[in-house]
Amino acid sequence: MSSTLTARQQQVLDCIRESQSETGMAPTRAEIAERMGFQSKNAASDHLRALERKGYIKLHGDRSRGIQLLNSAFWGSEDELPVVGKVAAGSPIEAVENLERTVPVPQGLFRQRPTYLLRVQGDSMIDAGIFDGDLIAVRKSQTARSGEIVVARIDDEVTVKTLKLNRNNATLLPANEAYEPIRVPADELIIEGIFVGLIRDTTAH
Amino acid sequence: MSSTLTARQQQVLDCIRESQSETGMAPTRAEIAERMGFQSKNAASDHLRALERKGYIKLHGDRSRGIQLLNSAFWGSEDELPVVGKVAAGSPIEAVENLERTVPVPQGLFRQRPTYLLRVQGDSMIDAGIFDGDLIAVRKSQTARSGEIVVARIDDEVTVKTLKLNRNNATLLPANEAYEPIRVPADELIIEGIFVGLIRDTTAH
DNA sequence: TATTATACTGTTCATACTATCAGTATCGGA
DNA sequence: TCCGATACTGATAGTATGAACAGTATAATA
Repeated sequence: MSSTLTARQQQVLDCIRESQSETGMAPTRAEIAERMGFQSKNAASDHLRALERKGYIKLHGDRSRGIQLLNSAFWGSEDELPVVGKVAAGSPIEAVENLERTVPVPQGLFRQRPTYLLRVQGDSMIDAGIFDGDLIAVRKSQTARSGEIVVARIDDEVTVKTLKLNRNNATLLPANEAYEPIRVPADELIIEGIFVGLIRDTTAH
Repeated sequence: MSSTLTARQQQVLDCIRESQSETGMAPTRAEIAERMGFQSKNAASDHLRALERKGYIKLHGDRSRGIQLLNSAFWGSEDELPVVGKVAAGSPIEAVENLERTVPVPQGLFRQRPTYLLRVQGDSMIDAGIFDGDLIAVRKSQTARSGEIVVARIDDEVTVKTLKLNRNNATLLPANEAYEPIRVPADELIIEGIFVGLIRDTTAH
C-alpha cells in the first residue's frame, strides 16, 4: 500500500503535520524549505512528490498550500468499536453474547488504536484510576511487557491487572490494597490485550 | 467574548469548515465566493473580516488560504472538541491561548454532550479516578448541583473539585487526603462547567 | 435623521506560490 | 560500471491569491 519513508521524508511529513496543527494550514514549498533548512524551494517540491507517490499526501496541483494529509492519525474515519460487557466463563472475549453495544471511537482519540472496549467490573484497579463501570480501551495482543496494564484470563475469568514479569513467573498486580497479587506460571498466563486508554461517562450510572 | 454571527456569516463559517474537512485546506476568497454564489471575491473578504473581528477565525495576512479556524469556531461543530490546556490566570477558558488542540469526540460517546475537554493538572482528584494529564469532558454551565464534580474558578485559578452546597456556603471538595476542602461564599463561586466524562490515553505521557 | 453594520459587485495591482528546467553530488543495486 | 533514486541548489515563468479602492443597497441603531 504505502511504502516506507526515508528518514528525510519522514521529517518533511512531520514538518507538514506540525505546520498544520500550529497554523491550521499546510505549509508552502518555501515554508517547508525554511523550516527544513533548504536553500531551494525545489527540495521541498521533490519531497512532496515523493510523499505523494508513496501515498502519504495528496497534492492539489496549482493550488497554494494544496497539501492534503492522508491516513493521518489526526482525522481518520470514525469507527464503531464493540463494548464487551460481562465475559461468560469459557467464552472468547469477541463472542457475540458478550457484546453490549457499540460506541463510535474516532481514529486518533487514542494514540494506539484500540480493538475493543471492555466494561470494567469491580474495584480492583481503583488506585490506577480505573473504576467500576468504566470503559477501557483495549488493543488485542497475546504478549505484553512488564509494567503494562493488561486484560488477562485466569481460570476462565477475564480480569484487568498490572503485569509484572519475573523469570518464569508472572504476577498480576491489583491496584487496591484489599486485593492480593495473583501469581501464575508464565506459560499458563493468557494475555487478551493491552490497556491503551479509558472512557468514563459520569452520567451513565 | 465572541459575538453572535449573522445567518450569512454562519453560512460562510460552515462553508470554510466544509472546505477544510473535504480538501484539508482552507478555501481562498474566490472559492468561498464560488461556493456561496458571490459574484465578487470581496464579498468573501468582507465576511472573513467580520468573522475575524468576532473571534471565530484568524486571518494570516498576505498568505494564501491563511484562514485558521479558532476554538470558538469549533464550538458549534459536530465532532471536534477543543482541548483546553493550562488556563492562564484571568483569561476566560475559551481564550485562544489556552487551546491545545482539538480532538474528535463523536456524538453519543458521552450521554451528556461536553462543550470542551480540559486537561487535568495535579492529583487533587485521584480518589475520584481523575489523574494528572487526563482529559475531562466538561459541559459548560454557570450552575451545578451539590455532589457534582465541577470546573470552578477560585482566585482566577481554574480547578476541578466536587461541589457541596450548604445554605450560604459552597465547599469545593478535593478527592485526595493531602488536600484541604475549600470554602467559598456561595456568591463568590464561579462555576465554569460540569464534569460529564473522562478520556485517558495511557500512551500519551 | 444621520450613522453604522451588513451584504454585496467590479476592478486593479503587488506578491505569494507552484511548476518546471538545468544542474550537482551521493549511494545502492543490476 | 551504468542506472535510478535520493537529496539537494538555483533560476525563471506564469498563475493563484490577497489587499485595496470605488461603488450600491438595505436594515438596524442612536
